[in-house]
Amino acid sequence: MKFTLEKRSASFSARAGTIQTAHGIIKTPVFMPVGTHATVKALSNDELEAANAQIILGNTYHLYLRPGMEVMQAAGGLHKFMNWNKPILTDSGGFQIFSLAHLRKIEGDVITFRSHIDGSLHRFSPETSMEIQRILGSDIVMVFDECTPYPCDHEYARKSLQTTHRWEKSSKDHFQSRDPLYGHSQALFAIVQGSVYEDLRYESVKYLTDEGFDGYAIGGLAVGEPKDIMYDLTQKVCDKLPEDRPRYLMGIGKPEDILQSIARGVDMMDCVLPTRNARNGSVYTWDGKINLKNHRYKKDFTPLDPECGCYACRNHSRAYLHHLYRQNEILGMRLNSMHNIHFFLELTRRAREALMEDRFPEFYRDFFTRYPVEKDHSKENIVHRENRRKRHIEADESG
RNA sequence: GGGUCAGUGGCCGAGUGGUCAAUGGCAUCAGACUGUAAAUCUGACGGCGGAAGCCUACGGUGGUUCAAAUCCAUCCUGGCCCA
Repeated sequence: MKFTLEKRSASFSARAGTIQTAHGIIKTPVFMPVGTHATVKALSNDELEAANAQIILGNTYHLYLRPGMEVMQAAGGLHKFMNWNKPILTDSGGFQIFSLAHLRKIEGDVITFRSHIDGSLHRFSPETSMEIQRILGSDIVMVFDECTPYPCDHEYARKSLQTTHRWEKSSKDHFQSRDPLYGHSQALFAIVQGSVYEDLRYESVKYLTDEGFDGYAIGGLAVGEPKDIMYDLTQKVCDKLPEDRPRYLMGIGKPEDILQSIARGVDMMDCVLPTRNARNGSVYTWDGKINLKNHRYKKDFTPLDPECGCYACRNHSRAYLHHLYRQNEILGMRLNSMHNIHFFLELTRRAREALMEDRFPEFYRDFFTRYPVEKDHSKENIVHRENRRKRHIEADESG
């Protein structure tokens, strides 16, 4: 893998570059659609390519459980399995340790996990995660980490960071001790943790850059902390990261977060929001998010976004999409997903274009002049997440 | 004509003397969703009021009772059975 820095904004930390991988070049800044189960939900590869997707994500934990490694190995890796011939980045399963916390037990460097599907016991370690990602054959492999929750006191964050660093070192050692399985090279990215604590974040950057990785991710953000903290830490961490390596802000975000992150020096982002919200009836436009299920769209025969060139906008009206959503028709979810993915990719594409043409500040300003930034729901989201978790547990217990 | 069962808020449906403006579900109206246990979750949902509260409501009417969606009488409407 090779990262080339092509352009730097004069007044922002934003930058444009390219990442050469075994499956092609990625132009950054880039948004990466999430395809947890070897599918970007509701979209075919053709549709992803029509939206100009350059790279997609897969998930170690989920693909390990289903379809399982035997299948993946027999298929010849994730690219062949899903017939996606462009770059793939796989998450290490670290996020699932956080989001499925009640099903796990951490003992030293081994995590005992109960499958959320059938309750079966599994043992995970940095080594396991690397082996799985070798079998998946992703172009970019993520180290195994712990994503700290929020709120999280300094002492917990410090201990968690120690563990995470140890795991990252083991990940690297194990990764380097094995060869790729399918004849193409794989890159390994580290993940900066440290919760909301500046000192820990700096310590993490220092440790990981001393160790040396192909790229650096920022993890553990957008887990419920206030927005200003998230933006501030993104800026501070990016400022300390080496210029000649790609930076990946994990799990971010809303359109405004994506642009704010790019402005702070982030090259790569991913988020489930465009696909999940599409299925739940929310779509994004240059004038803000719209909730398609609202009564006001019942007779709105304009496209979602008149400027958008996606299939849904070229062919259908808000009224039609409103109808499909309310009928719970599967096409509605597909069209909304096509649109949202197109929008997120177009946002990063335009940001890159502006950077290359030395007009990023204008682009940034124009975007925020027009796009109404959503209220910060970070506090409620903690409660929501907790409620949902409880419901899942109750559902498990009742059968 | 006789018998019998039933009529509950926009719909379906629980409740069978007070804790009932009345469980649920659907529909409706909003909101949320950030490395996907997510085609999911949350809230509102008779009227007026900021609230305490007041008013109107469980087919109609009239009763019993301190108190009725719930008991009694009668009428109306519908299902089923018998003639």
